[in-house]
Amino acid sequence: MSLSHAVLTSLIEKPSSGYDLARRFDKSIGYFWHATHQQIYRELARMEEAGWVESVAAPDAGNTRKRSYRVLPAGREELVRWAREPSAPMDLRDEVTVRLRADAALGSLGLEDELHRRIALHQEKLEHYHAIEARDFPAGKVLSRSARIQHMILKKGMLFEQGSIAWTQEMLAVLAQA
Amino acid sequence: MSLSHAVLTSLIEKPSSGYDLARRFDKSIGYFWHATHQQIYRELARMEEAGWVESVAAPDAGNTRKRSYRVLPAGREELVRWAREPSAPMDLRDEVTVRLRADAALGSLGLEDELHRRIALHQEKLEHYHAIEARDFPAGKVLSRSARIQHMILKKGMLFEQGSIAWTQEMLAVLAQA
DNA sequence: GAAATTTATGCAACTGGTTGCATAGAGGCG
DNA sequence: CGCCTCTATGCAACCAGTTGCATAAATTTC
Repeated sequence: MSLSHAVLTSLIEKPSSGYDLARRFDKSIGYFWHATHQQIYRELARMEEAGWVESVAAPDAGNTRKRSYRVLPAGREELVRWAREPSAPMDLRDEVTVRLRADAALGSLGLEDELHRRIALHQEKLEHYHAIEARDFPAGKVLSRSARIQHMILKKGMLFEQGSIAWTQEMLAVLAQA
Repeated sequence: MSLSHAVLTSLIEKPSSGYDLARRFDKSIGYFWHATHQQIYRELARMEEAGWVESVAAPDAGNTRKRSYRVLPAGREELVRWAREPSAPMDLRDEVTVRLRADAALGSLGLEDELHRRIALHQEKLEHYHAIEARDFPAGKVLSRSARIQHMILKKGMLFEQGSIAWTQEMLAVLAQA
């Protein structure tokens, strides 16, 4: 929901083509908000229609159809308006909890492998976040307001991964009990 | 995604009508996996079609259309099959992170009130979870395997709310810096 | 120079989730 | 009795997200 505003934010940070946006959504932002290229092209078309963004043939387009998008004043106003709106906290919809509930109801299904796999995935992400932190927010460096906020957003991801690892290990201990 | 299996799990725990399921999804389970009555009725119809569940006029139906659903062997087998499948970890798609990113890009938008509101919501949920814990998993009581798993699932919610409160407070401190 | 891969955009179909509305019996209230 | 609320189910329309496919130029590889 409101993918358009996530795209808008990303575009304000840096004017880009749809393709570049899709790649950025696969990296930094996308760790928190995934979107396919299809969704992004659709949103860009809608926002251009609405006058929130405009596009020009990209400077490095050559003979391709590549277009560069940037945010117009109406888009900026819309983003401000939206950002001040109250919003619902995220939900905890994780499939593995339902699987564990099924295990509790049906008897031991052997979900240990899956939990170990999860731990490895969380650890991988955590290391990736640590690498980003070391690169963009090194200890001791004075950071701008914007950078401090970005750093906190990254920390949220790190806290989540750490918490998931600890919880999953405790869950494994429970499953290991006779 | 795979709401059907969440419903199936809930039905194995206790055969119910669509209405009762919808209410349960508004309580215990629903804190982790929300669903509207529409979704639930649709899933029940599909699963009956597929032979995973069967329904009979509910014992307390009187002259109403109320029907009670229970899981058939095919549904139980399907649930076992599904529970053993690997699955993707949840994503962190929280609107407030995007709003904060917009604040970082656009300048101070005054999101403090929203963050305070969030903290209050998290605290409310946390207290609710604590109440459930005190009622269902009192300290010192010997718990069945199933109860220990349910307890861990509840703890996941508690950890998440605690983490969110701590993080949001730290975020407020960052926003308060000149 | 032909073939494969990467960059870049887009259509069409499908699936899942949400919203608004409709129906209808049960039980309480004045 | 007429009205209201709660229980209980469901249709229809819509919106968001996903998947598969198609196109086409640029770049890399053999």
